[in-house]
Amino acid sequence: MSQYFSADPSTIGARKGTLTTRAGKVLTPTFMPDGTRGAVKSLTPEQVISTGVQVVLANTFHLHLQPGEEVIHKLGGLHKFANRKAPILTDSGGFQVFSLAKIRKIAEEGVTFKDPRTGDTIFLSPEKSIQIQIRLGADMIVAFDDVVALDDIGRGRTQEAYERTHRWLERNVAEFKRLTKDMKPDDRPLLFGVAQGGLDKELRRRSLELVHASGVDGVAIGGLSVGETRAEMHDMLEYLATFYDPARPRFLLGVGDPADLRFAVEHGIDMLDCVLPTRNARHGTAWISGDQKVHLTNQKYADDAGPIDDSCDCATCAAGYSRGFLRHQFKVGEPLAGTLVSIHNIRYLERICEDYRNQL
RNA sequence: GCGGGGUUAGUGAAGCGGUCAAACACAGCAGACUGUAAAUCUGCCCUCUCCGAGUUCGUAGGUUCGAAUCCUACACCCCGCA
Repeated sequence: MSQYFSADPSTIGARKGTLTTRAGKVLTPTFMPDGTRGAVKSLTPEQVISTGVQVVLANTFHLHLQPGEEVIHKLGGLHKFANRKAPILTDSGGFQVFSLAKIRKIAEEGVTFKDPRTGDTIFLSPEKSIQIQIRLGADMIVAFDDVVALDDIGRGRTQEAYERTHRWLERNVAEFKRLTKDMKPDDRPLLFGVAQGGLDKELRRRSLELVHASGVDGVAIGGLSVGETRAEMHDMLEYLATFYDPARPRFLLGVGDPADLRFAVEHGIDMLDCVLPTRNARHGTAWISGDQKVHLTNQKYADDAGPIDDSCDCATCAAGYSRGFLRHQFKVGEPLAGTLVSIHNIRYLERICEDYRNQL
């Protein structure tokens, strides 16, 4: 068992574990909200902590563009910069290969992006991404991979993306070793390698083997929730469940719908991140008991005095903010509404994870 | 009182003889968002028995094959001069 992770010996199904990072221990399974630009949108770090969150993500691509890793380094590193002492994980920028597909060009060396804001040319490669992530000062970092959509068009590129992801994985690992060789084991960040392979089970299984063989600290599952159906995603998660290395943490990238999160945890996933709780919140939708979705902007809530969810212990529900109040704040465009519902939605996912940890 | 301008769907505002149930914006209603170019985007938004039909563009007449668009009268609003 790794010095950084311990979990139940069970290899299939939900499991409880402890991940040890240089910024503290993380109990798994755990949901990690995305703070892409250094902050979970609309929330203070204190509000994030109030939801039970243990790890917050930040994004390499976005922070590299603005304000730049040198500025953040100068300001004391990501923790000081973002006013967060607890663990921070940075994503590599690989997802932007997918989400910014219209303004990027992939080559073997790396990916060239056009900054959507300034038009500047941005270059990201495995080496560059690792350098930025380490410079930022994240406690857990992710290998730079090649992400394809799983819509009808993207599926044709699965094999190519799989192959490139693994050629790049070696470069990610080499650069990581180079930059961390002088760090003490307790002081170095943890590296997650990413498994790809689209909806091809053979590729997925081999991808997982390659990630395991690369010696990384954790295994990330990428390339899901990018256009495939829910059934296809679940099928793949179910398939992969038997092939994970029991000694390493498994991080499912980008999944955060409550039903999907449950399914993932029940199939051996330890960590998940997603923009859904905060984005949905800003757009006026909240999850309530039973994984139901509530559109708080609906007219029927205009005079509803009740909280978002009677059985919720989040700060928003506990304080008694009514659906009628929240609907009004949404209708008048007051950002407070998005903040209050973000707290609720993140808490909703954290509570699911806590329940699993308490049951196991 | 005289001269000029105006009156369009919930609001603002295009249209100025046919392709107009009428651009566009806002408001309203519903929905979508899964490693955040997302406080964004999509649909609906006169009525109905809603793949079609029926009533609209201050009111009432008129011209025309055909009018929100032209003419006449009236009503109301705005600006000048009295």
